[in-house]
Amino acid sequence: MTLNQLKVFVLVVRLGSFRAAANALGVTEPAVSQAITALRQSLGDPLLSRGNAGIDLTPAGQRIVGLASQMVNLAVEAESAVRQAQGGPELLRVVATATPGDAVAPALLQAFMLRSAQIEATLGIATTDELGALLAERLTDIAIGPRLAGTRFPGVISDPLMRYRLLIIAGPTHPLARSAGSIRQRQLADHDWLVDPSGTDPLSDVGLLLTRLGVAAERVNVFPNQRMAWAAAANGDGIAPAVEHLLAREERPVTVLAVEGLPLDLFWHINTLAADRRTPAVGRLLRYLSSPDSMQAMFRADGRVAASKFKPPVYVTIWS
Amino acid sequence: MTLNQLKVFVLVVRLGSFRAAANALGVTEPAVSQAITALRQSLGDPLLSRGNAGIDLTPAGQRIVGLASQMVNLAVEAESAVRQAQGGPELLRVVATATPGDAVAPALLQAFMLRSAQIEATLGIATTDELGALLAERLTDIAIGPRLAGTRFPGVISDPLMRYRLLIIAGPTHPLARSAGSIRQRQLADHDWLVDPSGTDPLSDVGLLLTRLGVAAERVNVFPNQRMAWAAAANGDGIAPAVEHLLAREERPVTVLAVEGLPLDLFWHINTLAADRRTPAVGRLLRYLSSPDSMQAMFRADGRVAASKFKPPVYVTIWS
DNA sequence: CTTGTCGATAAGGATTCCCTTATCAAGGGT
DNA sequence: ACCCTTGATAAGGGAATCCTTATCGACAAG
Repeated sequence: MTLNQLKVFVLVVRLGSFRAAANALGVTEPAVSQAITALRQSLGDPLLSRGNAGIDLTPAGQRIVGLASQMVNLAVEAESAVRQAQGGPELLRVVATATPGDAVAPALLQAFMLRSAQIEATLGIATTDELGALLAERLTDIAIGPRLAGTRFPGVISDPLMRYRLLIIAGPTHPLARSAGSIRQRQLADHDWLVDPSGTDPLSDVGLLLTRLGVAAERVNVFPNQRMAWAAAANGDGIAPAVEHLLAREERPVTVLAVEGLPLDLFWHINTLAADRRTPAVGRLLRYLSSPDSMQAMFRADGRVAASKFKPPVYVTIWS
Repeated sequence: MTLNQLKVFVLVVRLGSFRAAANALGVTEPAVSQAITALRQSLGDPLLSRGNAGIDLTPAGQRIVGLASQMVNLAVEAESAVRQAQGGPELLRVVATATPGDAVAPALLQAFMLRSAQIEATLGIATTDELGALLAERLTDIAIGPRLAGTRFPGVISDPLMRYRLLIIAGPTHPLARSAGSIRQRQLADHDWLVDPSGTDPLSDVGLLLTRLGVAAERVNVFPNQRMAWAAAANGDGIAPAVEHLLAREERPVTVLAVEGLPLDLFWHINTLAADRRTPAVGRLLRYLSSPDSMQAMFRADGRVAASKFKPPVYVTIWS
């Protein structure tokens, strides 16, 4: 029974599949499978089996998962306790979904680090699916994305981070850009889409939109970030979802499509553990968020923060 | 940071020295030293240093020790939870100091296992020093020996197990056996002593007696158990401490010395964790102890229980 | 029936863990 | 000054851990 094995086990249970856990941990699936096998062997119980709705826990597995979670949590706590006792910089691990992680989180963290001395931040990108589990297992301190509170993660608290408007753009030469009048939503499924990685995250706002419109996977082209998707859109390669206030900084000419029901008014939330389970740095960031300074930083964001600001950057998920 | 390393660390802190921890774990001192070194390296902090009164904890070490203890405890709890969920036999780990561990614990456990189905017991021998730490770290469920409650182990509860009388015997041919009248205690220091391993445990009743009488270490001969020490005494090799009610079963003729202030009225205690941290089996054993059945078993004890009843026997300490 | 997906498993390799014996350096005690 | 205890360290070996790539069987959806 290793702490690592326990961490893997808990993550498998929380995410409901071996592959999801492997992704979240940045390893291959057999690595997870073997860790579970080793844990099974050392405890003498199958712990979990493949059921219809994801994963079924054996009675022993059910009892273990809470204990295992506590142990993993304590391990993280121990490490941060040592760091703090040494007067070292506090560690703030932030994970975000693709769009806010690319657009606003870097600027926000950079501004926060300027105001708060002795903070070392890391930023990772994960799918919506993973946010809750990462938070619950203290693999991250803060998860930026959709609202998680009220879902199956009880200990999580969600606060609105910022409001944003999601709309759809195309290059000036694109047929839809030149059509007069309002565009029906169902027309959009027949075009090529140019999206950032959240297009492959079915629970993200963009992913939900694509699903609702019935866009086929073949029509979705994934770019490393929204700016590159927009560049392709400006080139006339297709249509792209865009965050309104980020669009203002775009230099290349694009047209906002007048689609019925758009733009969408949406929120990014900042998800943390309950106050008594937070690190001090998290509390400070939350307080900082209520300052006008932080709002400016986020709106000014152009995603051009040097990657070296966040070392080591923990890219939780390898987008596939 | 390994669970094993954490266990070693906590034991070092609780016992106050590397060697003591090594003994309690049944390994050599470098093994402990290396485990600590590895933990130090992985946490980036010395954690503890050698101070005047045993061991000094660094600030980081102070914060870690509680967390580490919790993790070790949870690990044990997890294992027993699995065992219980599987309907397997409950595990009852008992540690005792040498004299009760040899004389009454085997008979008591044997009788208890007869009454309670589905209990698997292991019996180990440790020094008085180690009992509290072993209990606090859940390396054992029950510690039989002196009263521990009220010492530096707060979570420990002590109940009197049985009263016994400690006296001193010699062979019929021994000079002291043939002297008429009362013997002064200070005379005893000048004779050879034949003791069971608790003679090397300075905090055991026998050890305390030897210290109080000022017996030199060279005069103390250690035997594997009291019966063998008595046999040597019957042979005229020296004098030996003895538990009165066990003496009744001795076949070879020995003489009880009429020493002033003896026999000593003493107690063996049964030490456990508080009720909410006990395993169910411990509670059942404690209830069993209030039955007349258990008292009979202990008084009838002659130490002749087949060792195979307690497999694997965990001999915590290697007597040196 | 084919196609994915999911988990288990094999094989191989790098690393870490854990234990041993033997030897050192530093302090404390008498 | 000497001895003795204590913890650190070296050297060596066996086992476990953890990761990879490749393959296999089971099973549900098309």
